[in-house]
Amino acid sequence: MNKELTPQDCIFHLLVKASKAGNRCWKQATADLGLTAVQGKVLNFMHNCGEITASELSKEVAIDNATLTGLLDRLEALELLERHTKSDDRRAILIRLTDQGQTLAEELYQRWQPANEQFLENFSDAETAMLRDMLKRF
Amino acid sequence: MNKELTPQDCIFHLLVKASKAGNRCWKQATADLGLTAVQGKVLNFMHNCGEITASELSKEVAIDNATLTGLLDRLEALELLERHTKSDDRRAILIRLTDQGQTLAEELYQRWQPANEQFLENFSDAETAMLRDMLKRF
DNA sequence: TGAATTTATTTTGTATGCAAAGTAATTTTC
DNA sequence: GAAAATTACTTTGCATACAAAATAAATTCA
Repeated sequence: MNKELTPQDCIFHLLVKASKAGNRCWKQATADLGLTAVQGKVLNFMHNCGEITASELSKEVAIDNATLTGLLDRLEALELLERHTKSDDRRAILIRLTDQGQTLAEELYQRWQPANEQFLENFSDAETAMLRDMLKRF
Repeated sequence: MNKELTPQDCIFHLLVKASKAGNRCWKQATADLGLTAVQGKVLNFMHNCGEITASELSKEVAIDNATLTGLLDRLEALELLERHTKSDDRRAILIRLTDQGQTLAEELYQRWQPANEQFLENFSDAETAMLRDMLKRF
């Protein structure tokens, strides 16, 4: 009765493959903006956040602090954001989008939902909702 | 009626987060074996494959050829596998596990299903089956 | 208050991930 | 049968991913 499972059914493998497919889709949807997929994701998350500390952002976008440091370096070099020391906690770094960064973030924000819809075009609304809910449970 | 979507609902983001969680789980389940999660995954896939060419393996494990080269270098340095030129196509590389590699691959193979079950412990069998099916559709 | 601990971020080192170019062998085409 | 195209793999270069150690500031506690 139970179908035999092979390593191709491994949930870890399936999740990695699906997330790679997702990256390709998102990358393609934003290819003209000159950013990597991860950079675009971070800007999209920041499109409406005013100022945010590096560790808050790290949690929000699920990117390790150590990884975020270099990522922010590159976005800062592109003049898309600025880093400032937080006045009441000099350990913390406040990140703020520049005007350029804000413009780009809004463009990215316009694109993420359509890109989701395209990526999920073979799924019904009910399936999509179920998939999102299941993924959030990990 | 439709719940408002935020970037936290972005399917690309949800897939990345879930796959990172999966990596941590698999990594932890094999932490004593001295391999990275990806190396363990490759050996698990190879546990029963005899010989396989690099490009076949690349497709099987969904790892880019360029990435696989370095990965195989490291596994070869650990004496877990050997590379041989394929006799009837000297472009192709045949990969074969060493005895050590085979032993390790079998140990990994013993662990992947239990690790899946643990990772999916909050999901019913029906949910698990649905999730696997949906992920395969990307 | 001052030492010990915790928190925020950066640095270092190694391992993917992947686009693009390079090399060598095989197949196709005319 | 030789040039052109394709295929298999490697190399290069840059961007994450993340563990572990380092730095510096804030907090806790005796």
